[in-house]
Amino acid sequence: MPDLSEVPFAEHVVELADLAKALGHPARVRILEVLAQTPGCICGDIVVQMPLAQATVSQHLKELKRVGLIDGEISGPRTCYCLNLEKLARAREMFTSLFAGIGCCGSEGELHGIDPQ
Amino acid sequence: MPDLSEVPFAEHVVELADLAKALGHPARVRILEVLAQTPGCICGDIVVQMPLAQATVSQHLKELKRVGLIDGEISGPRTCYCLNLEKLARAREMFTSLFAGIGCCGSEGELHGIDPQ
DNA sequence: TATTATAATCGTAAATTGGCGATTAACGAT
DNA sequence: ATCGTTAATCGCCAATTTACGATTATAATA
Repeated sequence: MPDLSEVPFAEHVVELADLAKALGHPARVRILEVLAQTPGCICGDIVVQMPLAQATVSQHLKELKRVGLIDGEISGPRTCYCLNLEKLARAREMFTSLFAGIGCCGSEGELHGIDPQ
Repeated sequence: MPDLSEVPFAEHVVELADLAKALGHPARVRILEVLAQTPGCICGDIVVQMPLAQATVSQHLKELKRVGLIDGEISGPRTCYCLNLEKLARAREMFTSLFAGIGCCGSEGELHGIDPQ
């Protein structure tokens, strides 16, 4: 996670790249799927559905939490994870906006400029 | 790029993660923007719009080419890069499908299962 | 043919990532 | 108070990523 105030790229570019990076590993995409499918979002339930050690899954969860795509709520000895739908919606908008500004009928000018927050 | 035939994740998960990884750096997102804006898609034109050395930009171009989001056509001493709109469309579909399967009104069952190729 | 311009590649260094076992912390339940 | 369960963190290592200068290859052009 580069220092946003220092990098010479536009903020929306950095934000999108950071989200993409978080999605840039099969385990993390899979975790999102599992969380979407599993009502009880206990960490252990995720681990058993994954071909990775508990420590590794925990790392991936941490990364997803870092960008805000999931939330983790400590509940006794266990942690309940769930999708952050607001953040997911924003991520979807940013990707949609990127592809719209890039791939489609030349609406030049502002490319995927989404108003922050 | 993990060996697709060996990894214990579903193919669409691996494919999406790989695309996301390619988008997971500000320079590469920026390159896509530049290519969308610039009619003449010469490599040098990209380099001058980027706060990175030529060698570094070339590496990022290579990564984007690896996943097929851009094409590079050698033309004399220079290389003309352009967006691969088909691949971009597929990428857009995969991301859309991911978010639809995850973030939205419970259409359970197949999550972002896009028929390959 | 020699020169120039362009861009890919090489070599390298620093930082980050991904993986795991082991440990720790936090809590519920004996 | 002790035990067992859960999950975060630590420590470590290998592999990858990112960045750059230098070099090389290619092909126009003088």
